[in-house]
Amino acid sequence: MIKNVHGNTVDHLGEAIVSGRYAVGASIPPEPVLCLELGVSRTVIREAVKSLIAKGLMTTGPKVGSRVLSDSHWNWFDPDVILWQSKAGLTHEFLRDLQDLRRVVEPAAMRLAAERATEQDIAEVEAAYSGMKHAIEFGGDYVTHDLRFHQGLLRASRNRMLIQMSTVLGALLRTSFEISASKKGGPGLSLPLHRAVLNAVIAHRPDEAEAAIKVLIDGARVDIEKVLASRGQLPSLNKLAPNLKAAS
Amino acid sequence: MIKNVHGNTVDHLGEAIVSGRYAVGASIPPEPVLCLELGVSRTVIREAVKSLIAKGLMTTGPKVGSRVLSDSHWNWFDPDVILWQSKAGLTHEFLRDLQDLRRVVEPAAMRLAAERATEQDIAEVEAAYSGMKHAIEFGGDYVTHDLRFHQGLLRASRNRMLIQMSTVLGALLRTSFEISASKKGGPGLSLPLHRAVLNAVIAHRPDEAEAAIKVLIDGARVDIEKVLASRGQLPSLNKLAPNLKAAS
DNA sequence: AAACGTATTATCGTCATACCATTGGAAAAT
DNA sequence: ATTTTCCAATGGTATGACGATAATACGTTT
Repeated sequence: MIKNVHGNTVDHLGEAIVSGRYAVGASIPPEPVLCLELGVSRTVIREAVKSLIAKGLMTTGPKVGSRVLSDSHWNWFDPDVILWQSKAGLTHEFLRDLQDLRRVVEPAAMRLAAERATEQDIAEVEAAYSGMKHAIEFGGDYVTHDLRFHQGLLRASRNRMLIQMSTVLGALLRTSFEISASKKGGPGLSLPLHRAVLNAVIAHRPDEAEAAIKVLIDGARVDIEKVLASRGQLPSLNKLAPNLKAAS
Repeated sequence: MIKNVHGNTVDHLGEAIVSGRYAVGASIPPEPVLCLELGVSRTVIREAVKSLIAKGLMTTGPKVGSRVLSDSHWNWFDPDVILWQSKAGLTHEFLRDLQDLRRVVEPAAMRLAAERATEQDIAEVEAAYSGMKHAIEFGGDYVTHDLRFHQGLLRASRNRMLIQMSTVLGALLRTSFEISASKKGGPGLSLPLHRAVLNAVIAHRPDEAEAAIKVLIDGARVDIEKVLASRGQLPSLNKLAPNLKAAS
């Protein structure tokens, strides 16, 4: 998992910020200090900081140092930010925000997908569905295919902003799966629900597609809320989902 | 409008990419060449490129150079990207995507706002409303207050991801205003519609709030679609909205 | 004593140079 | 024709120097 010096540095600092190791509003150590701590040159530190600034995590200025911005400034649709937050542990707020988002975005996206999906969009989603089915019958990686299923449908909405949400929604889907997998029926029950969504999209029936995805979402919602109510701090997705690809 | 060397360089390159002056998939000039063209040191070029990479506009690699990524990779919720796109001229696709997004997000956000808005949230929106009213009666800057109105309500949804969309939706609101302002009744007609939304939120009536905002959105929708059908290329928002603040 | 202006200084911003690392493509060998 | 080898273009990293800025401390004036 050894990338390059820059990427590692960005990850290191990004994780530290998102996880709260550097408090909001506080200054992170000056550049020379970070050079010693991380064992890299000032060049790398500076370029890493620029990347974090671009993602809305911090600001800098002479004499003032590099200050951590409040999470209302983070770029919550940035894959790296989502990755860092997932690794740091999913907080209640984060899951609640994600849940809101999913209930808003996915139904609407399914409507659009039912109107705009191309042959190729459908083909990709079908492939993902086959993967899910196969994973259930013969064992295998269900989550990956489940994600591809949902991301494929998002992409079929043909809206760049909606598509971009697939990354952040992915974090919720993983959590949702982790929970439902530890239950009785697990994936087996949700498979026909997925099929219903896909069929509605193929048939170009927006209303049906929206209704079908809502059933799916509500199923996940109650599970997650049960967990939200019980546990105080939620687990990191580190072990189960290390297959997140980071940029740069 | 002179910021700093880094910010200027990022803007220059970002605009060039978003406006299509550097074609997608193509390589931008090598670092030494850019140094000469822009008259800055390689340090600045590199840090600027890192910022653009962080926003999903490009990738780099030895020998391969710095390549422009397709717009499906861009961070469409990044304020800078939105700014650059607005300055480059609003394309049909961009406006369509924004329109989809608004119709999805704002109604849902109004529901949440009606449930979660705090006293202070309301106060801010009220202030914005007063500003709008004042601008109509005595003349003045209507758009700014209109934006603050909508952003305030987004913020009242208390959802970080929804809140972040206020930046991108702002681009649509500006366009929408520009069009409606050039018409007969103009802002005067929409003022009571805004009032209705705010009242519903204050009264904690999600259904009413959602219905009210939909009226507002539909009004803007028909206007924009009329323009979308007529003009081929839409104007940049450069002159009317230079008051966008960019990061870094 | 309080308010204001000035100097200090910590820290980031920019520049310049050198060398390393990676990789695509050309050249050479099979 | 295919594979292998090598080279060179380009970004990646390191280092050192100096400029620019703004928070802090200090001194002057009222």
